[in-house]
Amino acid sequence: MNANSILEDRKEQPENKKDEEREERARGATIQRLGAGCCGGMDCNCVSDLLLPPVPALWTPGFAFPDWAYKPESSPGSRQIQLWHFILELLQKEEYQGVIAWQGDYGEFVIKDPDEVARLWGIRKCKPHMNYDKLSRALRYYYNKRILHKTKGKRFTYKFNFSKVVLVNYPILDMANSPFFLAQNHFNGNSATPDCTPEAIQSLFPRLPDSGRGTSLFDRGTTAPGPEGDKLRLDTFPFLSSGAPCYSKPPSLLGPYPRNPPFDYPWGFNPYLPGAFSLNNCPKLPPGSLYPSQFYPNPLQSSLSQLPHPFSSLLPPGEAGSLSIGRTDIGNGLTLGERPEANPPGTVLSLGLGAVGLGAGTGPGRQSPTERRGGVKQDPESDSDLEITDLSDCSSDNENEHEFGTGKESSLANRAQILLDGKKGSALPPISSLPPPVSPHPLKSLIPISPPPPSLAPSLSPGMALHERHRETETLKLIHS
DNA sequence: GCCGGAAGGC
DNA sequence: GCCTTCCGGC
Repeated sequence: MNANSILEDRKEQPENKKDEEREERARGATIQRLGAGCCGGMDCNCVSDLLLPPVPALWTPGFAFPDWAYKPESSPGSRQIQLWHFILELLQKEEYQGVIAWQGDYGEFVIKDPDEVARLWGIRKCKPHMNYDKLSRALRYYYNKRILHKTKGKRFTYKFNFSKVVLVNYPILDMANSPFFLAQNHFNGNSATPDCTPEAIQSLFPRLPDSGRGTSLFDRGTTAPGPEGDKLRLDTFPFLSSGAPCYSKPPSLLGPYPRNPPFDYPWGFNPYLPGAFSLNNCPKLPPGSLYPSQFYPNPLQSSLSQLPHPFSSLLPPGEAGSLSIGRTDIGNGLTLGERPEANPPGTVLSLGLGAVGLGAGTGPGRQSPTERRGGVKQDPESDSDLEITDLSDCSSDNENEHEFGTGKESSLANRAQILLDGKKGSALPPISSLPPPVSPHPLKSLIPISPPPPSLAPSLSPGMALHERHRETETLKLIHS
């Protein structure tokens, strides 16, 4: 920010002061007056420095954005809050329900007061001349990134593509093996989109080593480019190669996670926490949940969904279950079925063009449940092909996967094998070093948690399995050494 | 209202 | 990279 703009901002201060007072009133006494933030400088008098704490999860009940969304490193290319963060922030705050609110389909929201949203955004970004026209331009900027798309025919209505939101904020590689993605890539008829190229996927992980420098996400050195040639490196992802096979859940838009070493659990789920699988620790979805009722857990599948998985917290129960199964298949490739060679034991996980499915859409004939109900396909140009709501079809594509018991056990065995073969396996963090429990997080209510199904074998009971797996991993490592 | 290109700031 | 600003077009 140059001197002129600072001066300009200071000229705007009286107006900003009014904004401050207005927001203060709106926000009540819960504001944390933290100085860091907007405009990146101490000279900035932008009121949003004072108004908007960097850890919004602390300040209101209801839905909050997880901490990781505010970590600077979680905002690729930016050290300031991103607009979509801000939008979500507004959406989760009750006092802005009259300004912006979830409405309609899953992930869809309507800007009820465009000018006010623009004003708030302008305050946050120290852009006093912000207006809806400019804000909407910024929103349109997200179209290409497939974070947002416009709901056509509805004024001021946009829709989040949560799968991309999650992916952008945390690289979740098990998505590559998810039956969801596998079912939608070009291997089963759909053509890969440009977003599925290794380069595109690499671009989603800007904090990771860049392509072409030997430590890329993809190891293309030994094989030709193409579905079988682009190998995703497990060793780039500590949480996949650290010996925590079940913890590769991505951050969802969900609850808290301990930030301290041994390593983070950014997926908002800490398996070590007392009651992580407790029968009594079943948060209830609040009224007006982010997610419609079809996303509520059912007893069987939600017990799978509470296992770490990119989508376990985002999906309707059926999909969460099937995807959890996919997750546990990291490294063994069994989920791939027709491509058993895709994941040879070792530190390289085959991704395959399109496997991650960023752009691997639902393809012709696939519709979200809502669309099916309504009998109306959204505009073909929209990004609806990326919507998680389309996962239901995927679930049905993998109906045989309800026999998760065998698959999971074998996947665990294979996982252990990977740890050995890859010589990468660091032990699970010792129980004694586990982070302290955290207080319940508002967004925890979004995590479909329910007791493990009675039919689960003891070894598959999540709570048991984690400890047993820990021991098993340690044992295998000892044997190997 | 909505779109996307272009230029530019940070 | 992520906007912000401006703009012409639909």
